[in-house]
Amino acid sequence: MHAQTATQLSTPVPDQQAGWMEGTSHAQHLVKLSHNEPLFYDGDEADFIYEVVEGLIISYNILPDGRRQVLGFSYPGDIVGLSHDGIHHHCSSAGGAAKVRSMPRGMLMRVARERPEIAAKLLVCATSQLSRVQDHFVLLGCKCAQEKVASFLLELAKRYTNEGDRSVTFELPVKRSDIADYLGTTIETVSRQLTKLRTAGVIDLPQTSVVHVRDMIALGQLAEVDDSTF
Amino acid sequence: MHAQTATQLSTPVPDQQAGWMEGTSHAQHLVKLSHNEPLFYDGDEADFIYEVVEGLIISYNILPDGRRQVLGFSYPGDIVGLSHDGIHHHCSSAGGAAKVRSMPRGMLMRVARERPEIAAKLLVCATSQLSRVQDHFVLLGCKCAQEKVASFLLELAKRYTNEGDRSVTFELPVKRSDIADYLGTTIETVSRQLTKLRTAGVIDLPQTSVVHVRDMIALGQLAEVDDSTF
DNA sequence: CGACGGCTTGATGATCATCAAATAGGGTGG
DNA sequence: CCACCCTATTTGATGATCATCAAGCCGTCG
Repeated sequence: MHAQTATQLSTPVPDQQAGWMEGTSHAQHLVKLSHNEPLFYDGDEADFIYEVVEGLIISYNILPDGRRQVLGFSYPGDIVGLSHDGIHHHCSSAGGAAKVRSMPRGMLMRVARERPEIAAKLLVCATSQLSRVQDHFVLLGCKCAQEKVASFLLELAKRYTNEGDRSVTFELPVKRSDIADYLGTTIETVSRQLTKLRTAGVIDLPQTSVVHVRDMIALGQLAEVDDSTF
Repeated sequence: MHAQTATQLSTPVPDQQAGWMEGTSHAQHLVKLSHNEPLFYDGDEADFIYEVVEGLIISYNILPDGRRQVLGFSYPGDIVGLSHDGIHHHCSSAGGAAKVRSMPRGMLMRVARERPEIAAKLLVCATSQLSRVQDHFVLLGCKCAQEKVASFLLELAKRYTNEGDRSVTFELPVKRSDIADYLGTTIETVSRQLTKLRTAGVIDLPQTSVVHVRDMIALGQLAEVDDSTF
């Protein structure tokens, strides 16, 4: 890794999990998505399972009156589209240009049946999604606006830092509205909390979509994480 | 089963999934739990996976300052304690007297390796938990107090009704504080919303822990579910 | 340059959390 | 069986947080 200047963006820590679906079959297909292009809708038949190859996938649910809850952001290496009953129970679409590797659900299930290690991988995928989901429950149900935004930044920051780093600079991968719908709040509140963090000297905002965390420790405290790594 | 009077409690619709872990091995153990007795804590090694046999298991996370988020309630037939990394990432304890069937995680994984249908069951468990979880995200992130409480009652009511039933009577399996922590609100708000629903004629509260839903349709509308079964 | 979308900032109000007190319910022991 | 106590729940009053409405700003792109 090369020397870092104050404002240089970090690159994400590589994900060892990436690419594991390769080699399971030749029936794969690389799908290119443009910004906001949907991968599937709520209620669609879950004929395919996807691995994010490039870019970002946003999963969300929408209430009849338009309120939206962003369920999560999926990065390269992540699996999207798992379903227990063959029906998708949420929408997923690209948050910018993206590529995904698709795999027929039926075929993957068949492969899983023959190769237990593939089944195990799928199970790990599902259960680790469950784990991450639990932290977000706490965020949505317990935390105040300040803690929500701090937690979100910390979550991102962790993707770019190694243990013990004091500061880091990275780009926000999504718009304010996506952040707001992810945190169960509004764009105005997100904006206000960001400026509050900037004023407090915890972060800098060189550009609207670039965050420089000056004090990871302080950010962790504001996020109210019980994580013992802090 | 005996005849039903107006105020008689319904019994839950039987769960076909129940008991599937039976017969996978002799290494099972039936654990009896008394009220509030913990099954495991956040951070414990996930040496066992459990199937609820009787009673109710409450899973939750707690922030350093005491705030609690109830992740979900597990009923007979449900699986508790799945983990992707061998560590529990939440606490689970009994909400009243309960029995669970425990099974060593390592052994279950070995069995899953030999018998793909068991692996598939586990995968279905995990992914269906993921599905339910998504609806709750919407509840926590988007819905107002009224909608939260209505959604909760509806969720319970569905366990006791068949498609098309107009009314149903059932017992609330948990205290107000558990409901509040599940819905990301407070006991006072839950109480107020319940009386509001009673005043509106949507429900009755013969006892503090017994709910009689008079109008499922109205309840569904108040819950803002996009569910097409209504 | 002008227009547009996204973001910030300000002002106001509603919802809901908090604090406080009264009531109901359930269980125990006399 | 009743009185009592402890906990859970309801109800009320108040205030803080945050959503909403509105306006101005910034960066981008045609």
